[in-house]
Amino acid sequence: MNPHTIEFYQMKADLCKTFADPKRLQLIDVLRGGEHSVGELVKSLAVPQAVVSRHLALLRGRGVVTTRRQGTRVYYALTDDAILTACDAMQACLLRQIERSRELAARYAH
Amino acid sequence: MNPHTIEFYQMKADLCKTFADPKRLQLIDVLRGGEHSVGELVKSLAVPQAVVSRHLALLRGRGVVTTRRQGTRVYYALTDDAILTACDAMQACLLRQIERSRELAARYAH
DNA sequence: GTATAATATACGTCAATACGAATATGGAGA
DNA sequence: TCTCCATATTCGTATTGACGTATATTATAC
Repeated sequence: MNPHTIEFYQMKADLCKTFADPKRLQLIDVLRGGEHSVGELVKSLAVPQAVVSRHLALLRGRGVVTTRRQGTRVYYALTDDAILTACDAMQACLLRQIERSRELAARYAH
Repeated sequence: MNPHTIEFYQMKADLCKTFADPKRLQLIDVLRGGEHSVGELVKSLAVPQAVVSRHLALLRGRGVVTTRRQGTRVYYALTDDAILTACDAMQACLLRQIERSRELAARYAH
């Protein structure tokens, strides 16, 4: 798979879109600690159950999480640690940006 | 800055949105090799100049690229190597997904 | 100042997506 | 089978974001 084709850039963009929502990022962060049922995730995020289910469905559709059914509950888990690595890299990038804007603000404060 | 606040997740999501477009990812990849003028980027991507300018404006607004003017030309460069690290991590994540779906397909082929 | 080259922006339109509210599915137990 | 709990989906709506086309800005050269 050549990473310089339009298709590949499109796939990469789609993966970024998957992470481009605060609630989904929060879900991923909770799942960092291991698998959780939908009910637990609803409690963690404090948003309506339908909202959580929809985001989970999207994450599953993109292959970011997998599910395991146990009775009436469905447990979600991250598919791969590479997801966390990517999220962490994104966060490092953000922290650098914040740092830069801090420096900039300090420079103009004088 | 506490990374578990809604604001922080929102900022992170906004950064992901910045990368969530194939043309912007392509621009970032071209800029990996050093600064380029808008005209050069237009040639590299083979899309209308207005499209490139708009994407560059967005990238600049999010602090992903910086500009340097020389005559009538404007040269764009990546602000930070952390951006490349993040993109690479995202790509690694994608490659793993592709690998997994390959395995899955192979399993069902028998 | 005027013309020209390089870049940026405005406007209208279309597709994608997130939400709230309501409803549907699916499994477990009486 | 009926009911209940957990989860998923549908529907209508509002927002966002990307594009094409056209036009505006900016700097240089004459």
